[in-house]
Parts: sequence; structure tokens; C-alpha cells
Amino acid sequence: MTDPDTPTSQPEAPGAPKPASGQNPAGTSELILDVAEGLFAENGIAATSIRDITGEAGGNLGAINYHFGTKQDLVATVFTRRLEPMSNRQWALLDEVEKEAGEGSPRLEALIEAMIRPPVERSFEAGKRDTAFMRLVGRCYGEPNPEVERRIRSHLEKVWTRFAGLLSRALPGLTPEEMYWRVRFTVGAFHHTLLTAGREANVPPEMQEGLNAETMICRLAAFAAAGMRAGL
Amino acid sequence: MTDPDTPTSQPEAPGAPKPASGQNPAGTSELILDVAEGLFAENGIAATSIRDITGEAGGNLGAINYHFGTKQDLVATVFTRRLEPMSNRQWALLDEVEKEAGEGSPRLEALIEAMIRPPVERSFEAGKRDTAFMRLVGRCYGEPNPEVERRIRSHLEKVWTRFAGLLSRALPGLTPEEMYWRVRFTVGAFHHTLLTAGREANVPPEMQEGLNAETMICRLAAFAAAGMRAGL
DNA sequence: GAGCGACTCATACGACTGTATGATACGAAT
DNA sequence: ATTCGTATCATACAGTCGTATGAGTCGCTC
Repeated sequence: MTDPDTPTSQPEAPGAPKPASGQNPAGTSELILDVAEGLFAENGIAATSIRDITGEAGGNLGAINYHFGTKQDLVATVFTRRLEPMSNRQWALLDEVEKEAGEGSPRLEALIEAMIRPPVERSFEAGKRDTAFMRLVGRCYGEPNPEVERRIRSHLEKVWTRFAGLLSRALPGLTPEEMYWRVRFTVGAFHHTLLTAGREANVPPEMQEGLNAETMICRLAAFAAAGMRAGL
Repeated sequence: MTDPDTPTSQPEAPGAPKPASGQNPAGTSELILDVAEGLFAENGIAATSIRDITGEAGGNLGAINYHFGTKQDLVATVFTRRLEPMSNRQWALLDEVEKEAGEGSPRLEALIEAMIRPPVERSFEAGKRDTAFMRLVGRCYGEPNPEVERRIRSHLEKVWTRFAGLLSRALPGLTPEEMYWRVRFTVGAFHHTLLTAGREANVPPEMQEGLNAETMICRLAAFAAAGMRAGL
């Protein structure tokens, strides 16, 4: 596929294989991915047609076929493009938490924060660039796409396993069942927030101020940590 | 399709307008609604075609057109059929909570339970009848269907307003912003649970036992209440 | 038993879907 | 100057979508 790294945009690195044509210095495939990401997040994957994407991207139908093959492959690429950096960030933050904990128990709030910070930050900041993707991730729980599910799962599995281990060290008093469901509740609170983030219609105007990544992470971590500790 | 044994409801009440034909004593429209409910929940609304529904219902394409007109109308009927009984139940439970509270503060756990018990119970019990619908409700947050959104909102608005009032009595120390977001988190935890409920693939086998409405309501209420009280 | 309303059926329509193909334009290498 | 790989384009295809129509069937009432 000759795809250089060029994570998102940038006018094409000088050493790269070069797009041959001067028509699209930013990379057509990246443009398509951005547009697809936005439309998938806004309207859902199933409801977004390939023509919707090429239409908004200004390109041609064949462009998607050429760059990605099938729609499924396009969907997969949309996800993998963002998932890897995100889980890497989570992994690094878990490193910090573990280092801070040493031999003792990790701080619960820090642990939760390590997991939610990367996606929430991307969702609320960075020039709103990844807002769409984060809503997309949130949406995935509702729109069952086997391929996407498989892909997300495989990308997040490693970091989640590590998180689960640290969590049981932080909350030794919890039974596995209780732990399992409370993590699920937390994921729900988190993913629902991401899903509706950025859709102004969903947030009354008077609640929009102070709506930034940092306060959101703080609120979510406090809520989830308290819920996790319930009854202990 | 001459289905003899009433897949869902009673064999048509005696005083009812009568199905005229002996072909479907159980009511074709009810059968269609049941099938549609299941398929919408399983695959999403957009991804479910009218032909999928009539196919599984054994009926004909024209049946949907005759009974419901458009697909959008069918979708709307699928929702209204369940929403009203559910919100009535919530309203009644809120009555009890308010009576119990008298002039004082309502019990937070009871308040939350009043809201989640009706949907969770339907989701986990009653012969699994409404499992599909509850997943469907959960899914709605992810699959933006303006008509559905409008309908759900209008159906649940009254009971939610009342809940919000009682909630601020139960948690007088919380700022409106904090309250707003914590309610949102709770809704997220709740809806995510419903969404994935009944999909065995999503719940590891060892967590399946003890998976019933009562323990689920208990767990959710405890988690949410603790989260709501965080820092107080 | 003729008429009527409720209902089910087969079929058709145009719009839209994902995918595939072949022609064309362009820069770089030879 | 020709060739070649890369990329974009218009167009075609078969399939599916939601919707509409009209004929046909049944039980009921008068």
C-alpha cells in the first residue's frame, strides 16, 4: 500500500514515496479518512455511504476503491489509525501509575485517569480534531460491526489486561464479579460521555462552560472511583 | 402467516376490533413489531431492512406498508409501544419514593432504583421478552435517529424532570453542573449495561451466574449512588 | 348472496448501495 | 522521449433499499 507513516495530515514528508501527482499534496487517502471519520461518527457507519464520503471529500468514487479496496477496509483503517497512538498513551500513563505505586497499591483515581485521559483529551481538545473519532469509538458499542469490534478489542486488549491487574491491586476488597460489573459501569459512563461530547444539542448551554478535558477527566475519575469503592 | 400460537400477546381481546380474517389470530402487526424490535436491537435500525423484518415475520412486504405506512412510522411504533408502560412504572415508583421521604430528603439509592428498575427488570426478566427493546433503547444514544430521539425525549421528559427535582433534594450539596454531569455518567453506566445485556458474547461465562434483574439493580444503584455522592 | 371492510399477497418502480473496470493525467526514472 | 508506477476520473454493474399499487382472500353484515 506504500502508505508512509504520516499519522494524520502534514503536507507529505519529503522522504516519502511521494504522491506522484501534484493534485493532492496533503494526501487524498488521509483526507478520505478524516471525512469518513467525521461522517461515521455523525451518522453511523451503516448509514454512511461511500458516496457520502467521496462527495464531501471532493474526490471520486474510485478513489476509495483504489486506496482502501472495500468499505470494510476503509472502516478498519479509520479505526487503526487512531487506536494505536491512544493505547500507547494509556500504556505510558499506566507506567507512571505503577512507578508511583511501587510495591504498594496504585492510587485508584490515577489508575482510572490513565485510561480515560488519552481519549477524553483527544475528544475535547487538540483543535477538536479527534472529537469525531472519539464519538465513533463510543458509538461502536451500539453499532455492532464484527470487524470493528474485533479490531478494537485486539488493539485495546493488552492495555486493558494490565489495567485490570492494577485495579485488583488497588481494590483488593472487591470480588471479581463486583469488580467486573463496576468496570463495566465505568466504561459505560465514560463511553456515553464521549459519544455525546461535542454535540452541542446534547448539552444545555449553561453546562457548556467549563467543558474541557481537564475538568471532564477530573469529574469522571472522581465519579468512577467513588462508584468503584462503593461499600468498601 | 397463520401463526397459530400468539407469539407475544393474548389471542386478541374479545372486545377488540377483531382481525376480520382467521389467518392471524395473534395480530400480524404485533408480530411485525416484535420481530422489528428484535432485529433493530440486534443489528441497528439503519442496518435492518423492511425485508429483513417481513422475512423473519413470515409475512409480506405489503403488510408493513399496510399496517404502518413507512419504515419511520414502524420505528416510532416500536418505541411508543414500550415507552409508555415503562415511564408509567417509573412515575409510580417515584410516587413511593416521595411518600417515603415525606418532607425530608429522598433516599438516593431508592431514587435511582425507581428510575432503573423498570427498564432493567424488563431487560433481564419477564421471559426475556423485552430484552430486545432495552438494548434498543440503549442503542438509541448511538444511532442518531432524529424521529426516535424526539419521541423518546418527549416520552421520558416528564418523569425525568420529576426525578431531577427529587435528586436535588436528595443531594443538596451538589452544584447544578456537578449534578448534571453525574446524572449523565449514571445514564451512561445504565445504558451501556442495557445495551450489552443479553449478549452472552459480551459477558464472560463466569460472570453470567447471578445475572438477574435484582442483583443488577442493586449493583447499579450502589455504584451510581456512590458516584453521585463523591466528595460530599 | 351481494356488498363491505380488513387484510395478505405478488409485483413493480426509482433511488441508492458497494464494487469493479478502463481510460486518462502526471512526475520520475530510463 | 519513452516507459512506468501512481493516482484520479467517469462510468457501468448487479444488488438492495423503501415505497406504492392492484388483485385476491377471508369473515362479517345486511
